[in-house]
Amino acid sequence: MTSAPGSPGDVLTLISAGFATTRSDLARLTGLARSTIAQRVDALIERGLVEETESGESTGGRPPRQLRLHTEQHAFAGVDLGATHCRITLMDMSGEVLASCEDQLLIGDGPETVLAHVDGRLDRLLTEAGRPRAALRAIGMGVPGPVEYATGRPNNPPIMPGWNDYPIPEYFDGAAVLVDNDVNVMALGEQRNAFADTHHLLFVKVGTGIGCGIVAEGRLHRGAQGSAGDIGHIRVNGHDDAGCRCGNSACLEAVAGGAAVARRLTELGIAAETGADVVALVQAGNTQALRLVREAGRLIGEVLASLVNFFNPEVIVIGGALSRVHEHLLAGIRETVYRRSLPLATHHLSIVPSRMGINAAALGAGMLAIEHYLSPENVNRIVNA
Amino acid sequence: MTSAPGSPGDVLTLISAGFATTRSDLARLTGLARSTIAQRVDALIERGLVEETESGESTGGRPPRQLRLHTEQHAFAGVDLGATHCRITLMDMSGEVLASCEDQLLIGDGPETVLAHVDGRLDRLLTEAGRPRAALRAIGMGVPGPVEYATGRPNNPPIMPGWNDYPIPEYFDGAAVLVDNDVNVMALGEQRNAFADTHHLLFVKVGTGIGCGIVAEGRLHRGAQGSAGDIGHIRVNGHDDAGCRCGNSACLEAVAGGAAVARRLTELGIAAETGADVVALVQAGNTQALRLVREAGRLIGEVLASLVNFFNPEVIVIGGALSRVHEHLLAGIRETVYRRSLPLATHHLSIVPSRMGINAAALGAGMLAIEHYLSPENVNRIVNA
DNA sequence: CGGGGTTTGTTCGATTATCGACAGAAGTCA
DNA sequence: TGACTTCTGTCGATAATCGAACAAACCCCG
Repeated sequence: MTSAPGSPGDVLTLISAGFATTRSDLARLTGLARSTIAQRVDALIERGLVEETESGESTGGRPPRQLRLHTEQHAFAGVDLGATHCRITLMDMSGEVLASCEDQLLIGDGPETVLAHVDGRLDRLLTEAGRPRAALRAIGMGVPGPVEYATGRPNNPPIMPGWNDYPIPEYFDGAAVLVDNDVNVMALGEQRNAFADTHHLLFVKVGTGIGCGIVAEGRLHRGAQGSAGDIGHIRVNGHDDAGCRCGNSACLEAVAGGAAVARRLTELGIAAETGADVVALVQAGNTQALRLVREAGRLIGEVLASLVNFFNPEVIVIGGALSRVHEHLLAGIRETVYRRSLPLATHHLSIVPSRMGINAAALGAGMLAIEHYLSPENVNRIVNA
Repeated sequence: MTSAPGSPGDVLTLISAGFATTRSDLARLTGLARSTIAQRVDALIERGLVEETESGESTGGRPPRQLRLHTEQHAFAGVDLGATHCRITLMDMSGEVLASCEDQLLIGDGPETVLAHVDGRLDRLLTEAGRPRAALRAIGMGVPGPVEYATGRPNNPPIMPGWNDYPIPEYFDGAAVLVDNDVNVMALGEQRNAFADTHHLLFVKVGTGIGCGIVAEGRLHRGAQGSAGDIGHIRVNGHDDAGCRCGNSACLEAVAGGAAVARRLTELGIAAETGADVVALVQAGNTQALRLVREAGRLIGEVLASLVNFFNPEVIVIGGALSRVHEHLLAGIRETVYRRSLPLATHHLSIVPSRMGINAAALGAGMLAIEHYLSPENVNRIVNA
């Protein structure tokens, strides 16, 4: 909205963001004449982007006709690809979930296999939601590795054999495809759905590894090479003996990731292999597991304390497999962050468990798709077409 | 430029950014008709924002008339307030320096005294540059403490007694006043003047304390409370004995700041009090001082290694008093960062000494002022007035 | 129940902004 | 020198926007 805050795209942005629900609102917010707004809205309605609902309540005069996104015609998909799973959520333009599915799927099977599976599931979900394939406008996708966002190509992903430089968007016809790192879309999912008026947010995923998605000024920060948020290999104090798969030692995820906690439990004679095992042990009341999770929280907290000073977020959301036992993890994190960060930065800082849970990634990927489609540039293109 | 990339403000942005130097360029870049562009340019010329210079070189036909910012009519000031100094640079609209000055001045004397000094110096510099006071459009100011940028009020600054919550902008009439933390304006000064096509940059100031300015997507990142970049109190490994003025121990600036290095030299029997003393010793070839500076670089490098993984910058600029002996400081920093950060993040990372040196802050503050004045919104306001 | 006041939606001529074609200006090139 | 190219300014045609006027829908109140 640099200069002419009244193009059809800007009008739609005001509606979709909830700033305006009536033509009067739009006229007031944009400064345009009512007649102009009416024409803009008509165009948006004609293109199937906006619909009128029943009249709103009067404020003393004729009640305004409410406007909102037309949610019947279009569909958007959020795809969450993990190492061993695939979750897809089909959404309407307002972000409401129409249908979703979840499958075990090995990302290591390679792009053709995995994307064929996704494509099939998309068809099934669309049928389930009663919308034709052509209604699918955009697909957002989170993948477990670094991605060059502009092109949608994975960038030397360590756990995605066969995917390096694979042009994912080209696999799908007729829909825009946005591909990003899974932690980024999780961050977006939390921010957009649960922390809408938080503009600076960190999402920390504690699973087998540890990663972080960064929302700055309401937008994802991807960094110069798209590798921002890779906090799993930040060094932590006094653990030089812990070797990491990256070749260094004392990496955060080598001492506080799910796999690392499991290994330590095993060393104590308690069988555990994965983060899920650790969660199960904690839930069963195993005190050693509980202690180690809390200790992992402290280590993560040390790193986060640095990042709080540096980045000054309002909210840190903790997600990932280990966050299922978040009371203990959070206790350790909070303890350290509030001790080690500066008061000015921590005064208004909340550290909270994930609210979207297992759905964060698919929802965030879907938001990526919807926001791409509803961007003023794209809307203007649609309206002028 | 969301929708109508052709308002006078957008046109001026294209000119000031150097993307367009002729009417033809503007027509091509904005997609507007040449006649429309001509009218826009006329308006900008009439308002004294743009001027025509001698014809450019022909590309086979009539040579285009070159356009550029009109630099005669306006003036902008960049003010760098430190604990014990005040530097002011008067600039024209293109960022060219018209005049500058430097004085010893104690920030602790309080806002009235200090700002009166600044005001007087502004008058003198304007006279020197041959411009009336009314030509001064905007003032950018960097101060040594946290600031609420939106209001220009210092926020509990530790070394600015009497300044807390003081409304600095209200002191100056007739000019917009933008106040920010000194490290932020230094970062901006480096990025705009020396690293124009670097969109993600960190500026690290190593002086008595240690701070960091963050440029993300070409804009300053200030964080939720405006305290982003406060890396001086990040904990470093194995120095729990080093107490910091903040109350914690093992803070980066308590072990690697100029004061800390000086103290260690004193402990070794070599008299040193400030960062300047350390610099002098290094320049005199004192090997202990040299060793300690390099060691300080390693400690700073440890922190920066984390931040590189997290933020993924393209360039890290090292400035501040200690950077005068930057060979040794940088050697330590580079050594650690390239060892501890991930290859994807370090592959295209440069760690370089400050290019703007002592002028970075005043220049950056001036850029803050100029960019505020040349923002599309403000230019449209001027043109439509 | 039926005016007066208020807010919203619609229509339509007036105004304004933008476009596109044209002509002139100022250079290059053969 | 004349053909060609590129840039600039002019001007009528076209399109977008505005604003006033009116109709519609609701509230309030007598």
